[in-house]
Amino acid sequence: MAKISRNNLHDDVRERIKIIARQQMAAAGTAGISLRGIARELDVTAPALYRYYGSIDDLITALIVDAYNALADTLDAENARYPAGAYAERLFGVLMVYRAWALANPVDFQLIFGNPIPGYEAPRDVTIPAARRPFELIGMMLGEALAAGAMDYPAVYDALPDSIESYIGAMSAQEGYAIPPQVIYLTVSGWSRIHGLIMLELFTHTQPVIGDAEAFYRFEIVTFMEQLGLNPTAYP
Amino acid sequence: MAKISRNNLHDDVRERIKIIARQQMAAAGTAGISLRGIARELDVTAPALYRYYGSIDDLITALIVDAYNALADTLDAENARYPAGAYAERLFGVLMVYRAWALANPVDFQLIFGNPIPGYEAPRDVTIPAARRPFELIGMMLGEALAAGAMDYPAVYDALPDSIESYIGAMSAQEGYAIPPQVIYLTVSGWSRIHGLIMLELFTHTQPVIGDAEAFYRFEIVTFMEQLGLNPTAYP
DNA sequence: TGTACATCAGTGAACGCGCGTTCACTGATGTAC
DNA sequence: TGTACATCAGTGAACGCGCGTTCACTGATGTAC
Repeated sequence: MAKISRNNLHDDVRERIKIIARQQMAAAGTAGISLRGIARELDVTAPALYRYYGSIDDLITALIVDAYNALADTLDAENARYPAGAYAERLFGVLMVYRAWALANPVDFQLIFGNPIPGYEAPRDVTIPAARRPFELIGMMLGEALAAGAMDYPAVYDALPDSIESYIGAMSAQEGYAIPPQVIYLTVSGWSRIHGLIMLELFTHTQPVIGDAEAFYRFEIVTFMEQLGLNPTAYP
Repeated sequence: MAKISRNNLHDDVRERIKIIARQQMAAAGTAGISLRGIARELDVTAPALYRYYGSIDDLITALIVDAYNALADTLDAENARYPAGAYAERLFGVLMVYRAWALANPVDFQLIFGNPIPGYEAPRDVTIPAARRPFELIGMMLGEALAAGAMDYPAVYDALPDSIESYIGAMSAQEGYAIPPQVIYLTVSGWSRIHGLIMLELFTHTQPVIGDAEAFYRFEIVTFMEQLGLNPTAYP
């Protein structure tokens, strides 16, 4: 009992350190993270933090994994809101929530998808499984919609470049993905599109030209979905 | 004469400072820029640099303006390679060169389109005119292709959201753009797409899933152009 | 052509601040008998 | 229930390094008469 409570305290402090780290990054950029700054905010000396993270790189890794998981959890939660057959509504909802999460958590988004932090090298075996989650969710959604006949097969994808088709095939087999290569391609293609929209919006390149960035994002994904024959009966 | 040569020397050193700054950013990230580091490399004390730039922020601003202009110059040069009527070939070439520039100059690309540098605020009246150039070139190309009847008008754009159409109309009038709002929309839409592709490639998110990132980019823009009825007779 | 003066690049010391990490240690809390 | 011991969070000093900016200055170069 006592041991558990000490462990709980330890985990609590680990969490508090991450929370303060995120606040600091929000103020000074992802590269502005600093152990001493966190220690100051926690009213503790800097060496104390080494009880909780072996180094600042360990802390950054924890923040990155958390960010991927937080994004994936948010998408999963939205996904769970829809009945089994509502392919179009589900996809629309999840893509809208993807953007909303990025705008609500710009630092976490930059941490996983923006400029790398100088001097930091991510331990790929730790970050990659988390990084896969958001991507795989969208891939599964598209794969199920196609399998259920709810989505138009994009004819262009019959003529994918050989180098790409064979790579995806091999990668897909190795990872045990249950969706066809064309759907994986479509997932990366669509993901790139929302990624560009979100990145440009996040760094205020879109707004001066378009005005209403949310309407822009929405119109873009609706157009994209219509091309796939995925038409929600109603948009929220 | 003598005066001019002293001025030339001054400008030379300003250039050398920027070159070293870019090298340092390549090694330590855009946020890793430092006057003292540059001074060390130039074999000069740090205060000497204040003869050339009023502050580190002034230097960053110069680097940003240079980056926008270098990108725009590269696109202009490619643009100039095509005869007047070659709308499809021209667009394809320019979009390919856009990516090539980003990959060849990742630091400059991050500087203008990636995470902002903590503590630095761009003087918008200085950076914005340069920032407009790449965007306006692509907009002009699409506008001319449409005006010449070489491009299919995307029917979806007749139903742009009101908030966007009216904003673009007003912005366009104020800036004196000679292209219709739908073309501006199309430009931002297309720009977002190549931006997402390039950003994800630059930070190695694409390669593990797709394998051949260049073929991916190429296929994406060909598909995009085909939807606009812009079909090059031959791809380089 | 020679001299007095102005211009300006660069120095060196200093200010006041930041950082990650190691180390020997104190002192409180929890554990085992 | 009481005592000896182990665990572990946190301290404070130190190492060795970084940064932007100001300031009074030296000394070379170029200019004007």
